[in-house]
Amino acid sequence: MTVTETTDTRTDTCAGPPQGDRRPDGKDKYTISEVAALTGLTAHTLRWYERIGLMPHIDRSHTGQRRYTNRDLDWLALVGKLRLTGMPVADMVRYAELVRAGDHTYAERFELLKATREDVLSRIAELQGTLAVLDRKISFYADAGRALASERA
Amino acid sequence: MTVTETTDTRTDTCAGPPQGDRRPDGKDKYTISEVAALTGLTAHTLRWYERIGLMPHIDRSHTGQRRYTNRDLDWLALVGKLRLTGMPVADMVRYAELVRAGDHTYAERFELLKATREDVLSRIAELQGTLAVLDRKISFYADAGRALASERA
DNA sequence: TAGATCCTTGGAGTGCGCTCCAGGCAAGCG
DNA sequence: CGCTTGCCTGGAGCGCACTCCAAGGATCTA
Repeated sequence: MTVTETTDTRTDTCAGPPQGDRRPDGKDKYTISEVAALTGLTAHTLRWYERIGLMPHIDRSHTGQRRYTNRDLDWLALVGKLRLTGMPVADMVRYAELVRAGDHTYAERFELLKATREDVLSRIAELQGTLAVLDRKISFYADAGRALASERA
Repeated sequence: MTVTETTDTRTDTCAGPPQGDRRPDGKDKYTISEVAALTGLTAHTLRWYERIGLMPHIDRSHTGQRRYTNRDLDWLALVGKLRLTGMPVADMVRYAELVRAGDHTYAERFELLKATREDVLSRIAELQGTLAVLDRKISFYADAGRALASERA
């Protein structure tokens, strides 16, 4: 059995700013600059991702130019999400290697994802702690502003 | 009027792991290595923070060694929180400069904090989006694991 | 066919946030 | 007294994640 994993971003119920994935549909071949425009990464970075092993094999045109597929864009979308969590690139490369290695790495990928999930949860908690600190400071300054205003009155 | 801003960490209702601020109370003079132990920063980093203007003036002993006060620790606690948000050190230096400049920078500090707050909120939203992606992948792998298991059965 | 634009490569360079080093001073201890 | 430990300084070095360069080939528009 081979279960093909595709991050089908069309079913993404991703909250937040809708900067998501405006791909001309029906298309499945993109030049590097098109991918750069779609992902917000530079062409340099895309080539660099490939060099360090973060990308699967990318198709080439008959003259050797890269032709990215929708699946490559799906992968880049996942990489983008992981990047937001602060995951080091080396760890993402590790995950990419597991995917390339085949089905027998499912368990390891599963563990890696769960660990990442825990990581994200604790980052969220950290940020909420910071938010509390900021809110206290903000109300301090709001009060101070009012005190200064009444002094001027 | 001068309103003295002190981040009174004793009233911090900061959620999360209780790694917070175990200061021997009654004390108000700390060597650099004590501060390193309390904050988790290295002595190198503490001196570097000072060099780049991220710290207020730090007292010195009669032989020229740094003596940090509880207020310095409060400041470092705030810096630590801001660091967690991914705020660039340069921006924190900017905030430190505003604090040093005096009361007339209240409005600007207020704006800076509010902007930071918005930033933190959007980072939390980003992370929650990522969490959703991770959860979908994790359940994909959980299902795949079950499929593989039943195949073996 | 000319010229502009886009793509290719390996390797060098950049900015950030530390991190460490060398060389030296000061205090505590047997 | 010598030894260890802790601290001081300016400046160099490091790891990460890009970011760019030079030189050349491919493709498109007029």
